[in-house]
Amino acid sequence: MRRNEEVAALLEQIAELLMLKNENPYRIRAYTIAAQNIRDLDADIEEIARQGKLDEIPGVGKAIAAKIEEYLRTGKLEYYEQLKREVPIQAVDLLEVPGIGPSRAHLLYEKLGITTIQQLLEAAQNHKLCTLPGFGEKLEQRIAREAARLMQRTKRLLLGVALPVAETVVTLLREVPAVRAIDPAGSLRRIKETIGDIDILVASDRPQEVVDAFTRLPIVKEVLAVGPTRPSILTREDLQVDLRVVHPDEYGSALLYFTGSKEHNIALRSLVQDRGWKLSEYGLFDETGQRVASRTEQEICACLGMDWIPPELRENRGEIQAALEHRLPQLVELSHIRGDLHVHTDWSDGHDTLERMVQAAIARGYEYIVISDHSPSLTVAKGLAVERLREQRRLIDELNERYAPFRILQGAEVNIHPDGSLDYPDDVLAELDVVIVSVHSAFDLPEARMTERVIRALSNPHVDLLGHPTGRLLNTRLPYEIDLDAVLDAAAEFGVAIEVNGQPDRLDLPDIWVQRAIQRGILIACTSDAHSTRQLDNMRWSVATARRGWAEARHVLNTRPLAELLQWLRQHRTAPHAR
DNA sequence: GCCGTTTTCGGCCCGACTGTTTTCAGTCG
Repeated sequence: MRRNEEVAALLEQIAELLMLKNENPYRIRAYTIAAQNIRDLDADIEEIARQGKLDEIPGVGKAIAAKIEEYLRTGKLEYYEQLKREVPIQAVDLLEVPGIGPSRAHLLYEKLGITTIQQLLEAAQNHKLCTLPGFGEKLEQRIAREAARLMQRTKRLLLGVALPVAETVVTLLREVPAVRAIDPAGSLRRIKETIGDIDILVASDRPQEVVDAFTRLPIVKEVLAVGPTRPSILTREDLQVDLRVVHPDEYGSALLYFTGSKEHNIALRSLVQDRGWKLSEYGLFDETGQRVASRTEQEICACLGMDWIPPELRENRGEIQAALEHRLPQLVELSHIRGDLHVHTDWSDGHDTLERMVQAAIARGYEYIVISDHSPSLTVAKGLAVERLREQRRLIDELNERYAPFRILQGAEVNIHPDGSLDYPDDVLAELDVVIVSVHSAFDLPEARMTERVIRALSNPHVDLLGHPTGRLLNTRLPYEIDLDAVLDAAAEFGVAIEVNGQPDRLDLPDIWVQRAIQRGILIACTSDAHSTRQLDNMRWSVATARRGWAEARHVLNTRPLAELLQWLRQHRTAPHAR
């Protein structure tokens, strides 16, 4: 089992504790960077440790290498235990309160013994905070406000909720004459799975007109701030949207800056700095302080001799180096998708009829669709008994005649039992065109058993696709305990494709793992997992997640035309499955 | 704590805002 994640989490905890100690910020950053690099590592950290090559990992020097080595060998790290004795670890929660950083958090627990947000709120309400140096009345009020808001915590927004709101704003504002250019920025533009704030950037030389138009949009429920260039509103859905207006001459540098990620920006500026230049939201400046580029992102990248980096890749996971070497991936696009491989109908828990799903797929320009209703043991979803499955096949045959050349394939989303056996017998699986297997029960098995369970399922030669491999539900349910590296190794061995489920609260397989799957030569299946015609549009989120995992069209099974898909299905089922 | 074809020491991304100050520290994105 890979322990990279475990080590990364440990280093991150150390970074947080050091923050509370108000340590040297660069030392803290060193731990954060080391953690990130270890998390993104392809290789197994234990293997690297065995070879004595820990300090060859970027961001890992002698000191951190020794700590990792100790931890892997003994399962404990004395330095970390020591830190925990010195600093109350619960107090890291305080860092989540806007307005409280390392220094103030340190002061709060040191002077007032505050370690929780609840205590913080009470202290603020009792005017204890303004007794501290550097704290005044306004800060106390702000902290009270923010702490109260955090107590009834608003979860991070799902991409599938935030992006449509942002796009509405963009569409409406684009009509305003003073708006020269407009884009969503931040994690939204990077199409991250969850979004903190909705940030939108506008280029205009008449900012006041833009601000006026923005604060008067029909979707506005409340205007929160009306700065000359930074207004903020609350929509009717209670989502906060922040707008920034910049001069058109600085739009490119501002967009680059406001898109982030923070790690990407730091790495990029570091590179620029190495050349004696400077990069900020106002532009790219040479050694004499002369601005050499700022109007567009492309212009700035060109000045740096690098290719323009799609926002989805801007996470400082090697994209800057790739852009410099002109070897960025040609990312898959929604328009490459030829069909949907995972769709439900009202035969099980879908809302629309099979025929309506077919019509909706045709309306989206697809060549094919895989009907994949649930298997019998998922009774809550009206899973199909074998007889019903065969009945459905007759309907599909009939519809295939009527809608040719569009092709309906019969699949099923087959439950993986806790022991790894499947919910239909092999002869029934053999009748299906596409077999997706998924875990829908016994989520709490220990990691070893869960891993074994899924791998056993994949070893069945009828299985084509593994559905939502981690089982996570964003904001609701953690991924189940599973050794995904071992699962991906098995998928590669058995030639099984892996789903990137496009339901906005799944996005499963997650982006980082998409990249790892591709590196193993595994095919990705972008799917909507639609339970209604409208949800066929979930494909967009699936493709977005695949893009964040560096997927190109050739890595995605359903960018293939029907004939090639059928060929893959045939060939892969007859491939040897000895194990 | 990491890092290095001008460096093994002295840097480490950049600019703005806020509030508490009276020139700046802390925080944020």
